[in-house]
Amino acid sequence: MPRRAYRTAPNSRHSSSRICWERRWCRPTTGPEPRPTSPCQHDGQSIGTAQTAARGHVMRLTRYFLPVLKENPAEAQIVSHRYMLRAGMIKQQAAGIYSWLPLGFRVLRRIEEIVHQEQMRAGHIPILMPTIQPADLWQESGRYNAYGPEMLRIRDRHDRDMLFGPTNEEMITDIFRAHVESYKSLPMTLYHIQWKFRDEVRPRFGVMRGREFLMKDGYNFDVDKEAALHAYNRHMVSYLRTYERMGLTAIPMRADSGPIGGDDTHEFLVLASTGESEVFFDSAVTELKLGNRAVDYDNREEVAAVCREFTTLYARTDETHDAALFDAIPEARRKVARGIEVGQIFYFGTKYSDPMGAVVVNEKGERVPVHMGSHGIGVSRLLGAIIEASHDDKGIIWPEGVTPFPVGIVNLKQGDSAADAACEGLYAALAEQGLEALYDDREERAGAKFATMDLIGLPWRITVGPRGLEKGVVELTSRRTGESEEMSPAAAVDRVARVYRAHA
RNA sequence: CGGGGCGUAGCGCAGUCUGGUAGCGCGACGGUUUUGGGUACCGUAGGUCGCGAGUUCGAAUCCCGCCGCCCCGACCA
Repeated sequence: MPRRAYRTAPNSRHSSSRICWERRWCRPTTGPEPRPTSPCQHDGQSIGTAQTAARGHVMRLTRYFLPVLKENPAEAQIVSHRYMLRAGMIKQQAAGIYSWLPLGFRVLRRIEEIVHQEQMRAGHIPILMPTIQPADLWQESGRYNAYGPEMLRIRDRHDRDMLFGPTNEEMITDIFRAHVESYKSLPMTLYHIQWKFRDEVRPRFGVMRGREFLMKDGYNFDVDKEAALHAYNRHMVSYLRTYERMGLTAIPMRADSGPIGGDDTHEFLVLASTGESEVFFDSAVTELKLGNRAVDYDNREEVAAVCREFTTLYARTDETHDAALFDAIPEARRKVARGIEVGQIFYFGTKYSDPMGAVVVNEKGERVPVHMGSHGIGVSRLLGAIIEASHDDKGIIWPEGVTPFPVGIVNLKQGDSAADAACEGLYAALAEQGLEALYDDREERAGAKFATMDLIGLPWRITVGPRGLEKGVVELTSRRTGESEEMSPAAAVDRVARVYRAHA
């Protein structure tokens, strides 16, 4: 597959004043082109969504594949798992292994896209390593025997030992040592978003703890510890921005190093009652926001200052909890809760570069092992975490940043020529704004359509019916607040477009 | 890996104890009706009862073996 320029960098043409809701399809993907019959037109000035509509690719529910369930599947215990099954986002194929159906796939791709954008904004370089790895590399690092039955070991037809990768430190180190010789090539951070496999004894909670999972993992290579710690800080800031764009408050917490080992590590936790970790924190930490502030990722002091801002207040998991420090927090701000881990960053120095011979020549002409760290974001797990953090008793409430469709159109009287025409008009007008709506054109009663929209959680709904059209109005409803407002179709389009401009 | 539970139609379940030609609700499909928060009625389709081997005239049901899935704990992104 030829390498195309990556088109979704934050400052590319896609970030013009118009919103290209389909730009998620515009980049090289990790698999086959999702829609090979309609090649992406979005690689330049021509924002393609309106053309998509003109080509007849209207997202009509009657032509889509959205197998929603009215009842809760028995196997799902937690709310995110239940809603992902009920909203037709995933289908379980084996314990901890899922197929991604269209709605779930769209969100997965959207989350992936945000991760890519923020990584590249920080200057990190995307690559793609394989899912299957030779065992040799792991024997070299000494982890082949150290890793337990969690690692899925495979033997190929030539009786060679292979494995389905649970992580990629060895492989990235191998790539690095093959091609990089000098400190002049540094700093360098390579990352990829790829499927991993860990043969958990007991997978559960749907995609929150599957065996197969999609993860972004990145690895920095630096000439000394100071430079590597800047890479660590840079990752922390990029992660803060990544999670905020997904509508999450993810708190960096000092953590144990765990099996990857190393000196410094923080986990990012999303607060949710179903979280696997107990967390202790100063409630003021949840008020911190990175927002849209400009951070120069090459400026060590500026990046470090942001990290200090976000890590000075007390916030720790039970592994590193210090009761004395915790008790020093004013009582009103002392919080104990549960959290879902959605990412982790490590600095581990020369742990892999030393045994595997990843060395560069420094300014003094000495051969020194590079200082490394690794940095992960649980991409598939994030869907579960976002739903845990954003739902009500009717269904999911997607944050605008990750929603599968920006807006839904509900036609209350299918077959009524005025209502049908108004819906088509709204769809086209939204497409003009780069917004791909989901149009519920089923022959269903209002209640059924509303219930489906509430379940799948699109943040905005435009309701069109003969009664309103007589007065020249449609209804715009916020999923989050439940508030509805009547306005002209043009005003509704304008309002929704303005909301999404902030998330472009 | 210890402990517990469950596999019967797409989903949720009854039937198993006490063996006798497989049921209910939802969903799907076709109609009638209805139409601003899962409308009502009529009809239709859909199941090797997880798999294998036994006992029996006869097994979803009893016996043996296996597989899968879920929950609690330990473990983990």
